[in-house]
Amino acid sequence: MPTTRIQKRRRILAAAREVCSEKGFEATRMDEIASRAGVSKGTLYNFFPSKEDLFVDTVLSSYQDFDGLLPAVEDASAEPVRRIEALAESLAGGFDQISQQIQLAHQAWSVVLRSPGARDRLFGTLREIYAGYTEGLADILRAGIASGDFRTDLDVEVVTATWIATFDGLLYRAGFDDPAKIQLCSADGVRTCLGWILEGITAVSEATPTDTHAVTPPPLSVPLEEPPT
Amino acid sequence: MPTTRIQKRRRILAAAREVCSEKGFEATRMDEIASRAGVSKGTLYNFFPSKEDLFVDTVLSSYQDFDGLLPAVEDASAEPVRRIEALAESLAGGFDQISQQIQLAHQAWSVVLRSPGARDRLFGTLREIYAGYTEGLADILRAGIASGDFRTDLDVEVVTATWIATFDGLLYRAGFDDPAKIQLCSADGVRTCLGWILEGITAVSEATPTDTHAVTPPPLSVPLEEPPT
Amino acid sequence: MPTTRIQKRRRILAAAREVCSEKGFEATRMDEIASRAGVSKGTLYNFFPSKEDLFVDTVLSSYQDFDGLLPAVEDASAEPVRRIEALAESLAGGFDQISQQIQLAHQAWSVVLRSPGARDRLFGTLREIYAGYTEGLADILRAGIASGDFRTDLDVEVVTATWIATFDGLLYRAGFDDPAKIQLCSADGVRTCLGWILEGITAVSEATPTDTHAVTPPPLSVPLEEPPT
Amino acid sequence: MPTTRIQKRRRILAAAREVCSEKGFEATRMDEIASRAGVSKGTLYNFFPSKEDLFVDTVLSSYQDFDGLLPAVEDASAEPVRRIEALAESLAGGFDQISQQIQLAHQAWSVVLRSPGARDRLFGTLREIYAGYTEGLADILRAGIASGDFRTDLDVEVVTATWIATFDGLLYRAGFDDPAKIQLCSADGVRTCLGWILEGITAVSEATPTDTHAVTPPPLSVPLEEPPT
DNA sequence: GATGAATGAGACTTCATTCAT
DNA sequence: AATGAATGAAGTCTCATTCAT
Repeated sequence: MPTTRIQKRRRILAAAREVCSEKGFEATRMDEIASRAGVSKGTLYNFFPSKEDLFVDTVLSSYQDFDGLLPAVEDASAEPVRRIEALAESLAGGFDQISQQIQLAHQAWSVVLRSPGARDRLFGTLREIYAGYTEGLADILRAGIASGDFRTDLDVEVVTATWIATFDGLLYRAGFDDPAKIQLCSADGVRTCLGWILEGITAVSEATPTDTHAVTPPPLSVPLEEPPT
Repeated sequence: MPTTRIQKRRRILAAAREVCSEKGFEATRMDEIASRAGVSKGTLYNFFPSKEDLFVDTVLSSYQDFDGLLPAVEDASAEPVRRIEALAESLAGGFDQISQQIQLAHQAWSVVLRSPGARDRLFGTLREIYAGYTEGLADILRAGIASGDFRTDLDVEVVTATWIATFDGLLYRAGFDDPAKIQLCSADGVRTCLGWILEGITAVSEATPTDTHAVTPPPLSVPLEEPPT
Repeated sequence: MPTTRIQKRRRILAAAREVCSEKGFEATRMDEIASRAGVSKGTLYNFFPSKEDLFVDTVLSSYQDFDGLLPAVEDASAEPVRRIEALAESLAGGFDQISQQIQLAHQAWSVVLRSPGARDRLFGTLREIYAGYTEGLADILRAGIASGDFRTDLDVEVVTATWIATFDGLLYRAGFDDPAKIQLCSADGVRTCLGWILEGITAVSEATPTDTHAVTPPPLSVPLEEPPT
Repeated sequence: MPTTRIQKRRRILAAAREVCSEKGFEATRMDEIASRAGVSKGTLYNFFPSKEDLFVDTVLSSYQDFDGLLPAVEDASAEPVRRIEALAESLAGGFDQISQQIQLAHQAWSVVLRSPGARDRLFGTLREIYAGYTEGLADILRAGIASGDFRTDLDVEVVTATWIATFDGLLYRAGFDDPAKIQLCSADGVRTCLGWILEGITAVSEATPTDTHAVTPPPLSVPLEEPPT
């Protein structure tokens, strides 16, 4: 019964994710994964050749949870501004969940240092994921530039890298900083920071601002019209 | 001879940093740290109560290397634009070095999950470091806003958080992505991305640009066409 | 096969008893117990959580060897004098064997000082054993008093405590003293000393002495005139 | 200053006795003995060649505390009954103190198993002590027999061994049994049990018993005249 | 395929002892 | 003679992995 086997595999990965998130990879015992998955230790080794392999698959499986995170991005018919806003909202909405699972990713770094095989498999997948993410975001940007919604002078690559880096950086910081004090290390922080970047991306509305500038000397309003870019 | 003792401590920490960076915390053996530091294993335990404590101190000591990284920030008499450019350059210049040592930090996450004491000590110090960094950057921003060099509508907190997150995010990604393909995961990438953010911070030059905007439809895009990248 | 497991446990305890008796608890290495028991070191820890726990069980198991030592005591139908003589003979007969194993017990004292858990388990069992022993002896004494074989003025508790203490004291002394010089530190010594106590217990033969006593007024003092000897 | 040296040695032994009684020999660290004695670890080794030697001396020194315990025994001019009563009272009065220090002695057994030198030194001294004790008690007994205070049919050796064994046995049992339940494991227990033995030693009051014996042929007295020994 | 008892290499840590100062 | 930092041998215990059932 193939279903059983696949389900069993899933149960094992879920158990591994749970325990590793709680205790850390090194402190996690194969025994505990086995018992929490409801299988024997021997069965673990029927599915994964070693603890490290199991861990890499565990980390990778946790990334798959975010596959559905970027659906808005893919609706190419929607307005670019809506699409990118939807993306930002998805990221913000998933922040807390991702934040938890990023712990797993951190631990992968140790594992990777001692297993080149694990390194290649993990990093390869991460690169694919980031490439897809980058490409999706770039698509939106290009669409927006083409439609005139976004500034025409944007370097798509730079904006994309900055956007992704900002999200990752907030995630990273949320790992140790106190959201009560550093309030931007949070889902709302993601909304705010990505929102600010978004302002820098968006084209200034045609007429009006220009007029304003023409009319009023007050440089004060100028900065507002020139978004953060 | 107190010097000897301090120097010995330093040698141990340096050895630990070396080995842990190479092999990872878990794969590192106390024996190897001892022999590479030129002391006996017992001496290790005269200085650090446990492997974990030694590791936390190792990570923290690696952060101290970057204390000198922000000197430009502190020269309050310099022009805000120069100060923030100097900061960006410092970060970019230190990127490769920091990138290596961030491996240590990643490994700390595993350790932290199983030792509340280590967690408090490490996280506490990280928070202080980030607080200082944040405050230094915010000072520059406030000075620039006051001097009219930066836009007056900036939310200092947001800009600071975004700036820091961008740097951290690039650092994080450089851990696994290939700079040959994703060229922004590099010191130059830091320059480019932070530079782009900087553009969004900087006030539009007084009259002229505004005029340009007022008159010619396209020129407007000119400054914009020279994107931060 | 449950038998196997129990047998393995027995083999381990036997090996532990052997080695600990030879070298002492502290000088005994888990490796040696394991190899002498024909199992791996890991298996040792599958059966006993720690070296100390193994030791406590080893000591306790050695006490079980003496369970069969007091059968005569339990044949309540036998004559009290025979029963108590049988008991004395059992103790004397077991002296040399017990004497060896008392070494184990001595060592328990060190262990007990640093492990309250071990203390409770070991002392608890010892108390039970002594309580059973005490009760068995007291039963005989009471039966003998009732039957007129023993003196009626005996304080059962005192006689019991003295009897047991005498045996333990001889055992203790045999640990360091030389039976060649102090000949009573031996199985025969047990026979002699317990025999002497027995004389003090036994009622003087029927008539005659009573008569003697009859001459002197206070019959009350009679028992006192016939000392424990 | 020789005084200083002797005092220092005493301080070390006192510290060792303290710590070993609390934690047990194995759990006792040379560091702690040194610091509690107010000397450096190196100094310890100026006085005692090894931890084991220090321990043996510690145990032996604790026995010296009881040298003054048997003064009454030595006043050969006093009445035998008074002398033996004084001895019993001394032992009872010292019970609690001896009881504590017996812990030290128990631990010596482990040490002795791995160090023949320690064994010889410790056991040799113990034998001397017991020999002196035995001789002192035997003296009293002989004096009492000679004076008619004690029964003439006593086997001095048996009585002495029983007396000593009883005391040691109670001491041993007090190590693990609960005086609240087994009330004879106590100073009073010593009084009671030795008191009972004393009754068996004491000659029946002058005239009457003697008369009795005189009157009644031999048989009756035979068993009595043939003491348990 | 599943199980889980057995394995044993190997790690951290301790601590008696030394010896330069 | 005193000190106490340094030493390093050695021990307990862990746990990933195996394999007979």
